[in-house]
Amino acid sequence: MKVFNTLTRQKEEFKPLVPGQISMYVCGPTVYNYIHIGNARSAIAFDTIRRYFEYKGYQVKYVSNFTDVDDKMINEARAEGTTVPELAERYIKAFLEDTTALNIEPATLHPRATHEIPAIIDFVQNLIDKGYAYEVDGDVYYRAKKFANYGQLSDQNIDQLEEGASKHVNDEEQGRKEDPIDFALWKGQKAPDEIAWDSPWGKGRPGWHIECSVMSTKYLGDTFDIHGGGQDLEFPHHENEIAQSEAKTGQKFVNYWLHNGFVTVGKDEEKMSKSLHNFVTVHDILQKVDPQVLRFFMASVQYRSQINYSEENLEQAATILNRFKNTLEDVEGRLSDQTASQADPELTAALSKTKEAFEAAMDDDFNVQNALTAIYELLPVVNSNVNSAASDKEALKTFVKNLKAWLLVFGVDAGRLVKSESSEDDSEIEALVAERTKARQEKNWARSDEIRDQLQAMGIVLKDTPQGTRWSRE
RNA sequence: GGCGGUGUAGCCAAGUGGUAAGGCAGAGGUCUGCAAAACCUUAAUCGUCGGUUCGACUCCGAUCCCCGCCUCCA
Repeated sequence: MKVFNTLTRQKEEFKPLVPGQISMYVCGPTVYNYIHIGNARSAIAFDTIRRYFEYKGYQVKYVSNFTDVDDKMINEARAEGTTVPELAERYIKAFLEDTTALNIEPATLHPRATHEIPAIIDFVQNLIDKGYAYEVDGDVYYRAKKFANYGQLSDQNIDQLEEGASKHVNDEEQGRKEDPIDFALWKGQKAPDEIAWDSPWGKGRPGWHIECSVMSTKYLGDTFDIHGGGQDLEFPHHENEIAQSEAKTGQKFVNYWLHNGFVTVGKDEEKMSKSLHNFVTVHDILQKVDPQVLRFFMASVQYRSQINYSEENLEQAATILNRFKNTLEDVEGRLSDQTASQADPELTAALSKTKEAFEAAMDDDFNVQNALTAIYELLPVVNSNVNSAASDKEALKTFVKNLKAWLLVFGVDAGRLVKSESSEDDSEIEALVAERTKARQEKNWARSDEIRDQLQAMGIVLKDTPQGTRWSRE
């Protein structure tokens, strides 16, 4: 299979370090608020990728961090009159709730910056010892120009970076650095009430970039397969991770860099961000949108493409999920009726063709659009078989099995889709359906329609088929 | 200014040097007592201007629009 590697800006044949196993690290959120749909997009993009690897039979070790200390955390905690650890606890919990609702698999490991302070200090000290870092008044900075390949990931030219940097100089900090493009590995404590840990350079806390280098190499090794994150992290975050990690280990840090596209909002399709005040949290959306719909919508856009978040696009996703639901229900109905099975070579052929097309599409840098197209083209073949006098029950069973596996790659739980859990009013519904069937036999259409309306008001949808009337919940 | 992405029917969205997949919505039809669901039929010459070619949406050049990164950010 092929993946688009940001490092080389082209699709490359994917080969894991260890056959059958994949190590991947994905930058997680800073936990100072509910996650927004941009965070969700990243989590969903890489969860979908992970699930496809698992579909293919790979064993995936998936590490994703929580940034639980940094300026934003400190500011927010201050604003709320609480502590950084309390803030972190609260929003990590919220993160897990939201991602569970979106059917995102928990990471194999969810390390946290504040739980790795000794390892971070060792890492920084190692960089100082090697001459890649220097201490100034309790801060430690990375000497970017010392790292020969600085800028390789984002194709940035160091000289031009300096120009850019000079426009945004944070005067005070810049004064301490040897060079404007140097970045902080360790930040000295600025105020007595600021959260801090003891270090060889005095009290302080880790810089943002260092935690990812430390945690990824600690849990996945000096070199690992895949590192993911949003496009906005390419520079400087990932650039800096490479510089830190490779300077320390002398090994190639990551073989494949994958970056997901943004979520845009509104008619102007602006990037969603806090500073533009147009961000939407998952927590809020899920008050009114079915989590499966949001999940499917975001998973159905290729990870590198931009997603425009809009009501209309969500509705389209909901419509498609509804088609899957209807087909699954109809198939289940046929599988449980008493008619004889009859082989349908066309359906059998379509099934294997779809499987092939689905996998070929996903093997091509996770081309989810083409993978879905393959499934869409299969539906009419299946539905036609379902509607025929004698269906191919063996083939339909295979279809259900395959569809479930395919939908799971997108994070959609087919079982939840058709959720036919029984409830206390089941017997009442059955009775009404039976009464309606009797009324229909007597051609009492008025009564028949009355019952249907009554059921509809209860959220029950009826389907009259040659094999009898079936009902399901909306 | 540097780097990168994007522009295909109302919307979402594939794709290739040889005459534009698929989905949604819309329209028509079939099935149905009527519905629902399903099935069938149905629409674009691919931002603009040049060039290469027997032939380009796909290659080259120019140009325009939009979006992002270069500063915290998924």
